[in-house]
Amino acid sequence: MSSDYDFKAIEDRWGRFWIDERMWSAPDYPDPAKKRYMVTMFPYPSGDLHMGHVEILSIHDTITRFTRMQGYDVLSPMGWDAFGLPAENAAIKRGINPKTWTYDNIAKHRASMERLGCSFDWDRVFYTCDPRFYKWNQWLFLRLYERGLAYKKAAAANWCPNDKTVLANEQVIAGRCERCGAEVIKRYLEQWFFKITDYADRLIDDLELNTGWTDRLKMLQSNWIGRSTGAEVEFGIDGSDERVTVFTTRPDTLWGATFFVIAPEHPMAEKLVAGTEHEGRLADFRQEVARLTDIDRTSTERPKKGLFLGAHAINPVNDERIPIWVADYVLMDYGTGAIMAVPAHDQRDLAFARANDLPIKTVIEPPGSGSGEHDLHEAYNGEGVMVDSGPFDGTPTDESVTIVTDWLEEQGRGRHAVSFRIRDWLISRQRYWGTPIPILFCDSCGEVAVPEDELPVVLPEDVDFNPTGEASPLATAQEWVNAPCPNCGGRARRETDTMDTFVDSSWYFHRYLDAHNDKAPFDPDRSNVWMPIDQYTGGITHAVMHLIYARFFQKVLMDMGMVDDPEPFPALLNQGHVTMAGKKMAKSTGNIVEPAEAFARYGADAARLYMLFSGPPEQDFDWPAEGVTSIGRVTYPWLQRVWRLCEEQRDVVAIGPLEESALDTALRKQIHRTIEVVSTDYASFSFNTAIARLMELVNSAYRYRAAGGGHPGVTRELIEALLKLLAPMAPYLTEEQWHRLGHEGSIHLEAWPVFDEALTVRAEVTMIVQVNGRVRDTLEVPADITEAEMQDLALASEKVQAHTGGRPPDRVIARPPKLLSLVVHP
RNA sequence: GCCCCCGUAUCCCAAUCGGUAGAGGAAGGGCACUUAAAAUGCCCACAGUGUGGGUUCGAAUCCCACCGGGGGCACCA
Repeated sequence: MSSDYDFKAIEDRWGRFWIDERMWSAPDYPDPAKKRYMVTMFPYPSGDLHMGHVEILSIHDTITRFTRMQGYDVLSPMGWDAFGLPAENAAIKRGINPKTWTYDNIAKHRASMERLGCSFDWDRVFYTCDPRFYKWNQWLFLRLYERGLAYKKAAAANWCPNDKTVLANEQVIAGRCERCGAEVIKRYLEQWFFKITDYADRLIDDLELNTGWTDRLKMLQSNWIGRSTGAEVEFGIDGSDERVTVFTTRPDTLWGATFFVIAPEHPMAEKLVAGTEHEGRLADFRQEVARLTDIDRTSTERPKKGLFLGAHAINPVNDERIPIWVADYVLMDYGTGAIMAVPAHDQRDLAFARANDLPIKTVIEPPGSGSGEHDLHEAYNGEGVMVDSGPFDGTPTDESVTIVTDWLEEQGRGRHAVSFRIRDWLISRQRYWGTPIPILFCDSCGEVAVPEDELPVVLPEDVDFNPTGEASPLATAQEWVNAPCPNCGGRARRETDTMDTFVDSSWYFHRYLDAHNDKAPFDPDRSNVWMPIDQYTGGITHAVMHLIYARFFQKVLMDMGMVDDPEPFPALLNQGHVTMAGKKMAKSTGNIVEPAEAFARYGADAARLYMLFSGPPEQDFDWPAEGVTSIGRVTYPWLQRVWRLCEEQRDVVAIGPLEESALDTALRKQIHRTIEVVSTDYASFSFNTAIARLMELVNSAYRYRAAGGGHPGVTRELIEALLKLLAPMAPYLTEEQWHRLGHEGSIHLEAWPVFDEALTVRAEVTMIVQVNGRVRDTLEVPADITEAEMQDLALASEKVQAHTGGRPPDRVIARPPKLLSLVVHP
């Protein structure tokens, strides 16, 4: 008896079964040779899932199930990145407790994930807002603090006036808040930092260990870290014992320095003008610069502004006196905050020199040009030889940097140096819903770490979520804030900032491996057996945020002896976004489609398949204007077609083998070719083409039947292969049909099908004959044809002769067995 | 301003090494079944690969320029 495709009943039955049987539970200590740790970036629970999540989860779960069927010990965990601003905003706007709001959303997320058929090991689930998790954020913070990698300093920080918190550099996109898009302003505040700059070299050098990353992503990170090598050079101040150090990548242009520029915020600026007529002007200038947003300050149209400070620096290479200026184009937080200006060989210095009538002196001669003065239209920053540079005249650029720097070192005037674009990671947030920073400020002892046995510092409940000014909401929890000093027992106040939520995501993948540990964040033995992550999936949005921070943490953990691997995720698939009308689908913009309707109308398998069929995973996918209906036009009807095929053929399948006809053999060949191709499609994440191949196979199966085919053995082989090949993408339908075939166990624990090579090789192929580059004939030939046979066949062809005019070819290019190209000069 | 990716049929997308431009799907047309329709099954058509050059026996694929779309970086000394 055949029945209809009742996806709802099937999903209920098998969804329950998989969970009851704990089918996806992974061992704590897998066989190291067979382990596969598959992780997808854990989500922030801002409501229900949307189709963007559905795509990510479908891709991840499909890879996971495919890997499992290949016989590996697979671990695919899930948790929630549950701290963050939206929970707090809900509290402010609607008076809902952030914890209630968050846990409600997690419940929705989890229900949708289970309905989608995700094969997660739920035994390991955690929420980062749970004190049992964030206790270990605090513990790790203290370890970093002990190692000098966590420190507090006053600095000009990026302040989002809308979210009322500071942001890390990585969270500022083109001068705007990465979350809300508000224009970021600078505020001078005391903030906590992690010293990621100490790891800058290793973060660049170890990129090459990530063999499963795209070059594009590696380049994004490498650019963000921005290593440049050069020299630090010390300049004296005329009439003073003070020195100012500059960083330059071109110490070979030192002789061309005609002025000296320091950042307006540079402490030396104040010293130089103290008590002079320039003092007031500097103060005015600083205010003017401070008023600028980063967007204004970095605008290329805006002319560079500066101010002469009335003082002079002494160039250490020739003792020349050059004027000291402050200018807005020199940044306090890059290099040393001071530069030597070489207008002949730096475009910015040239523009500034022109605007302020400062001298220009050429010291690098481009190859092939005569000596003498040049009409400078633009600065020359290419290679050449040094001129007007004292003892170094004639030195070519490829060696000059090293030679000059070595010489500076001998003279004690400079040294080799490396400078990075990346800044230390600012982790303080003036928000409530995050991990409290475990530090106290004691009236007599100063900054004191919370002792380990007092962790966790639990978030207080009684707070004003919407405080005025720039203080954290935690400052309003008076009872919580005041605590005794662990050192002296005197009065102390707690740190009221919380941690950036990227701290949580920097190490969460270790926690899955030991999720219930209450003595440590994780046991190194447990972590090391599963780590590193064999396949990580997630959006490219995190290229310079999560993916850099987590690599930094991994290296710190390695230095602490807690992990063995220098890189946490050497293989990474960056899937594209689901967009609507070109804009990324995201809760924050209200631009979302939830999966509930798709599940209700077409079922989870159809929804999964639809997302996988939409194109290559790396590519963005624009959600169709007609909405979920398109699932009902594409993958849902096809699943019904698969279902009918299985139902209608089940009786045939039960009978024993008969003799195989040519029709049967042809189908068997296609089955095995499909196994071959679909397997490689899965391995290269080409799910859209894998589905197309399976559609082809199903089309052939229907034609086979229409042509009178019905061999029981072949039919069974067809259906079992089809179900197995489809199982990772459509887990429910395949499980149901697998059992309907009479199997006891789950199809998802079956071995991946193997193709028979004897059936995939082709005996005959189509040979193309080209004459002067144009196809003139096609012939069916044996696959093992020789070049000579090809040529004989081709020359015997009337169609070919019509184009060669019977003349012997001047040239023959043979690519057996498929192509023969003849060249005949007219 | 600099760098990277992408432009294939009406649409979404395929096309190992450069080797017959088309696998799959949508929409479209037709046939069968039906009193009719839906559903189902079968069949059909459609582009010469954004534009212009170049290399090659042969280019969607490699090179150059331009156009269009997307992304990254943007005073980094």
